[in-house]
Amino acid sequence: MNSDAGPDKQRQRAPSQRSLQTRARILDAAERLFAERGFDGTSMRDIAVEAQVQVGLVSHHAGNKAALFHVVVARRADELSRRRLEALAGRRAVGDLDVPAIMECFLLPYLELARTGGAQWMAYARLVAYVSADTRWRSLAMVCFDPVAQQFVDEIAALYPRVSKRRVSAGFTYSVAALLAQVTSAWRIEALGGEGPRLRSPDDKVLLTFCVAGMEATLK
Amino acid sequence: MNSDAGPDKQRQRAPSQRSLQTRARILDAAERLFAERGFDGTSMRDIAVEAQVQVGLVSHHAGNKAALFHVVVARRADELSRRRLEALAGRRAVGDLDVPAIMECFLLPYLELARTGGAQWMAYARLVAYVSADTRWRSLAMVCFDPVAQQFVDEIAALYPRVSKRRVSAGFTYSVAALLAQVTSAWRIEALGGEGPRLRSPDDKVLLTFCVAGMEATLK
DNA sequence: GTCTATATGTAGATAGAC
DNA sequence: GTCTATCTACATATAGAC
Repeated sequence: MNSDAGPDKQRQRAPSQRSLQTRARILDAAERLFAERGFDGTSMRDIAVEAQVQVGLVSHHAGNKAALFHVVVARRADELSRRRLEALAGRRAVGDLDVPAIMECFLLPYLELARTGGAQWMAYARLVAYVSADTRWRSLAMVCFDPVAQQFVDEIAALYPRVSKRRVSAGFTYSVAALLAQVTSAWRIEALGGEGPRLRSPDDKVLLTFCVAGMEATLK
Repeated sequence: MNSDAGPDKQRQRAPSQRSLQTRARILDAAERLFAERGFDGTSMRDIAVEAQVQVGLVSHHAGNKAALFHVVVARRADELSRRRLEALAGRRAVGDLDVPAIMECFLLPYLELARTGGAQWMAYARLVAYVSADTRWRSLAMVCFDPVAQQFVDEIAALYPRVSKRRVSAGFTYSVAALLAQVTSAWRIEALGGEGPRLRSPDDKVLLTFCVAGMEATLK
């Protein structure tokens, strides 16, 4: 009967460790499936099965499907934004904020997470690609990605005050697309590249070279 | 009243003008909706409503949903491939096949169609983005897009025999991603670009500059 | 919090009348 | 070829027992 022994429990509180684990399992499962099959290709039942919980629990913990998608996308976007802005602040402190440095601060954090952060960070590129391609998620993209992107665009634009900011914005958007392609279309790079898998410098460096050169040419 | 006057009609033949129109309307409607909402976000019923035909007719003319998607994607891919290869052949005939020229032959045909070919050609970029992001359509992408892409990669690789083909393939894949972003993320370029919509040179030229410079840097 | 059961709607595909 | 009607399966969401 809800004995009040122990620390005072407020009503509605005490998420309980099990509850938190369930919620985490649901979020992780949803993330995997959304990244793999997109929003419409994933059912709440799929998520429940993947998370090994009952169907009703998904609704209970997440509210509804759209809210779940939102949480899944935002969770990693926040972490990624934090790292990017930290990198930028670090470089600014040292004082060398040229275009290559700024592009590195944006591109490298994700590339590193995709390489060493586990399968979910790699799959996240696909999730972002879904969000970017679908007009219905535009507002979600604007909330999750654009504020940080704007800071980077502004940073570069400040270095080139005589260049139209729209050119900077274009070059930056192309770079983001290339970054996503690096992960989501790795199979295609390999397929078109033929022959040997050996590549002197790691692929990440190739991407950086491409984006920096493209951006610098765009600024001329 | 379908009088049989005219050329001999074989059994099973004679698609009849009305039938052809119906089929075309279904394909067009499917194309619009697939591009807008993706494969899973579009139902056969949605397509029937958009095409202003009965639900059963969609199945009748298209077979099933996946086959319909396949046809929709391949239809424009073929047309686009034709134009790209024509452009390449034209340049080869003149004899100036450097990297900028090759990239132009790949990028410009679609940019021109997106600008002047009607709303459906613009929407096609979104459709291709869907296909590229979704692993389930990988084989479709390989059939529709990769053969021509391979020719372009080979063309560039032939100019730089000492450069790993995988670098060429990477630069090319980034360029394709940037091309798609030019169309599907135009809103973002504008949002991040702020201020005035005036841009001295058309956006298409910016994209070309970006991709050519990126590719050339990748080849060094 | 968790689970069972179910309400309500829609999915893709097809059978058969015209 | 076209259209109506329907089959079967699965969707999201919720109500109520434990």
